[in-house]
Amino acid sequence: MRLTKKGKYAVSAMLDIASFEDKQRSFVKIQDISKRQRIPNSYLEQILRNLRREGLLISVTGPNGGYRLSRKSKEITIADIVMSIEDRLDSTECGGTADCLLGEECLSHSLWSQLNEELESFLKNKSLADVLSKNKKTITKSSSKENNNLIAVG
Amino acid sequence: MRLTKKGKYAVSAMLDIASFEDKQRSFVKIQDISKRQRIPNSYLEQILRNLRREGLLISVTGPNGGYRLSRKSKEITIADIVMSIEDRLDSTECGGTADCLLGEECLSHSLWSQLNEELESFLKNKSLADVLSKNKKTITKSSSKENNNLIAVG
DNA sequence: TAATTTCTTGACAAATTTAGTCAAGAATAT
DNA sequence: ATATTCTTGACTAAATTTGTCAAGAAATTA
Repeated sequence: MRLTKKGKYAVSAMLDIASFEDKQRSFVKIQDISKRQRIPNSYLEQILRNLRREGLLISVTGPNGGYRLSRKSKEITIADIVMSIEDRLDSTECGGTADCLLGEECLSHSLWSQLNEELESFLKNKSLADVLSKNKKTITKSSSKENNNLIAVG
Repeated sequence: MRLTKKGKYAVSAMLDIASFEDKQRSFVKIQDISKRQRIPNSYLEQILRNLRREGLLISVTGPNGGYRLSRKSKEITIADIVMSIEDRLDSTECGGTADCLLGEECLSHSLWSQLNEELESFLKNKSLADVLSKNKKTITKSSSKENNNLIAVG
């Protein structure tokens, strides 16, 4: 299981673009996103490329060009984004077929399947709009608690 | 976010050991686990070493030696295991402190925090015993559905 | 048309992580 | 003593992630 920096960058970039949704006909430039979200410019190119290919973004070249969402921010889920980017979904042995141990189902198979479902439904139920609106409310300089996350997301 | 093969191996090994819980005073050998779960022997050594250090296993050297659980299988959670093994919890930028963008909280921060919590509570609520008992019931040659998992766990 | 802006593409390279190996040693039982 | 089994640390290879770069194409404006 794996959710990398690349995936996180993708989500940040999409949120950035989504936050300009209201401004009609305005396109957001790679450079600007790169600066605001602190994502290496050329890496970001690569990432937006994927998101465009998957139909999540629309792009226009030339002056005043850039990117904007292909659908409303309410209609793009975090799962959509992550799935576009993280192609390395590492489904070796157990991957869905349940024949992990040469035909036998390994002891932990159903555990991982459930975990997958859990994650999937979580990410499918969050739209860009959801995340943005939650953000506006939570400016409470949130908990500076210890970082003892089980699985942290850089 | 990252849950690697190593972590998966660890869980499989623990489940294997747990399945011998009833047999009093019996210790499970690395070699046997390695064969049954198809985990490279020397890699497994390294993994069990960690699990022992974290107090999840008890070991005995010499003939008839091996490993057994330090607590009842009901009292060891999958989270315990994963946390012992996956030290690479990759908490770079955002890691808990919420100052991802040089002091500012990045747009996706709360999203990832929530995801962490979600995963964590899932894994904390599953004991080895839980997984084993579920396994006994579900010998229904489970769904051979497509592998379109969002985040697969090899 | 020329110049400028901005995305597009593919190939490449460095850094990091994961996965796995090995050999020498220590502990225990018979 | 000897055989068995864990213990340790250091090492290596493969894979993945994280980038970089340069040449090009499309659109706008003058």
